[in-house]
Amino acid sequence: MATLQFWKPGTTGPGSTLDRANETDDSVISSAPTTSLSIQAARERLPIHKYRQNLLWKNDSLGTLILFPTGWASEGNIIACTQPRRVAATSVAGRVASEVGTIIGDEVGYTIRFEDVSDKERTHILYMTDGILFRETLVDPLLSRFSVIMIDEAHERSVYTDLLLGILKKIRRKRPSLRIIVSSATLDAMSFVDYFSSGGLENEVTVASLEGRMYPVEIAHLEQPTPDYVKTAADTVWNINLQQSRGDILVFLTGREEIDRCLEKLAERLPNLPRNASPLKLFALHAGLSIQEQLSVFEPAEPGTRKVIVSTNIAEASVTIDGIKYVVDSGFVKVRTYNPTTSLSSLVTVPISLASAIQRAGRAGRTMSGICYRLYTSSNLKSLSPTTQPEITRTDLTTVILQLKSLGVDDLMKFEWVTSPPAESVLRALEGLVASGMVDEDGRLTVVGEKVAECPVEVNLARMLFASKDYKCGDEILTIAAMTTVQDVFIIPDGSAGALAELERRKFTAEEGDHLTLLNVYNAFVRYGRSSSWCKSHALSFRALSRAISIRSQLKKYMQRFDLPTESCQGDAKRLRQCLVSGYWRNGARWVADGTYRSVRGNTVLHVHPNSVLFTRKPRSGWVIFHEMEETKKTQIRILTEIEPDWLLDYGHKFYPKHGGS
DNA sequence: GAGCACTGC
Repeated sequence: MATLQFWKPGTTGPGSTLDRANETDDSVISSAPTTSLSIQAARERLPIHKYRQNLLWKNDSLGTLILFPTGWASEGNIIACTQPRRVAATSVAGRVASEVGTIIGDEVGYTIRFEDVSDKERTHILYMTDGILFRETLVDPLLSRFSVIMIDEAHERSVYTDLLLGILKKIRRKRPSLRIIVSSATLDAMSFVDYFSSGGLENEVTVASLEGRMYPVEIAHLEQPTPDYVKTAADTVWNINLQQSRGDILVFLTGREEIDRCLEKLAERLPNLPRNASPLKLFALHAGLSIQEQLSVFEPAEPGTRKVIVSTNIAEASVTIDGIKYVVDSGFVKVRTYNPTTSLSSLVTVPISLASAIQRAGRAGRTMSGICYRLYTSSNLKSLSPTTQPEITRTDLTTVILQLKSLGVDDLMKFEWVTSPPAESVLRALEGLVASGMVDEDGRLTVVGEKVAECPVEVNLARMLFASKDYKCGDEILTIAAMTTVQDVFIIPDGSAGALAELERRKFTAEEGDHLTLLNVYNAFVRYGRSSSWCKSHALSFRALSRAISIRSQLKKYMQRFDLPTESCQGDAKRLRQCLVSGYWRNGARWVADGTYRSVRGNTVLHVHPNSVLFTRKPRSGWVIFHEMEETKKTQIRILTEIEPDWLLDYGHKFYPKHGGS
């Protein structure tokens, strides 16, 4: 077994202890506090914090900032507090309700998609996801029912956080009475200060940067970089178990494959564990697992044993596990990036940001003091970028721009982005919106564009919902739209269980392709009583299918609002496929003899994703449309349906001749 | 012939 050379925790080697003051700008960020921050402390550390007598800041025991309003909400106005994730919105609302001494949904409530636990008359503090608040701006552009808006976890820089900040800056000019509070946990608090200052809003917007309660965490870096961090992670876990006192271990790797490999290495060694060492209980943690599998991670380890949780980034912010004393950080993460030139998105493994490194280390100090082993050197640490690139700079902007236009932001170059997306992404999205009839040649929203902007699915799918009126297949298109929106409907485990799952999947196969196969799965799920055991026996994800049910019913309400019929096509698959083409006509592809496809736009070589029912089969017509295209080792297309090529012409003439077919 | 970080409306 390799001997790993770490700088010993607690010694004074370079980067040997978690010294936040060295890693961050301590004029903005507090050093790791072990007691609750007082108002005074917050004021001292925040350059433009504006303190109001009638507002009390409190840092609760779980480290989340809680606002206790005593004046601002008294005129019947509401304080909104946004969170990037649904679980955070609901759980923080619950804690605040109990601190205030009311039941949830009364004075304190929350609103997330599919769930509104608030009272129109009585709720004064409303927790919501940032996506929900952004959507509300489409209906009420000045957000007039709110007197205070607090954007929490702003450092995560989700697309909706960035959009909200931009909109709030605009609203603030028209509604000077609106109080805005931006709460950010890490290094870039200063960038929010700069952002609002540049519009003359300094001293009017509060930027708060508060750390949660944390125990000290010692940091150890590798002395030499490792060529194989998966193996090094396994070695490190092994050494911790032999050398360090009791306490569970959390390992950060980038994806399922690495996690399985690391766990295999550890499992192989378990028989050689010395008799006096603690037995290890091994767990994987990633989003692809079932709910039960994820929950098993939270069960306390049996006395005398040690839990090892090998996880993706899900454990960095979304999931919190108590009892972790040791963190092993690979220093890498997978991020989605988008290339506007090729319209392709891809997942790439990149070094984490400094903010992530600090966040991961902090996972060792939530319930006791701990140690973080970084599988990179302290000089590697210095080369990390301070924060993760905001999502808005690396995503397809089609929906974003449609929604901004609906808000009256016609000149996208004049919109005050916190961070501007690449101009090419903006142009590519605009081009797509013009081609699909959402935006006219002058850049203004069309009538259908107005309606589609309100629809909570991507533009292609919304177009299909509208077209379903002509093809008389609203019922089926609703289901297909919901099913393509949820991911991971089919559970394909590793090894022999995977082959069995494959067989189960074939039972739902439709000749015409994946869209109709998904329709079959949904209908069977409903027919068999939406049962989770039925899902399990057919290798389907109960979570994904339940979500599809919710999305479908939300979309159905939307269709009814716009007088779109939801009649069934009565098994007429041809009509249904023609309707699909109305949404996907830009995603056409032609089969070629080696089993790959060529895109109609650009003639790119496309490979069918192995999950497709057309993976092994040539479509009879030789032509397909596909739901999405992604760059992996190759360019892959997912969710295919066979079509007749002349169906493309009904739409293509609007686009191809004019733009030279590129 | 082979794969999937994480959210959100």
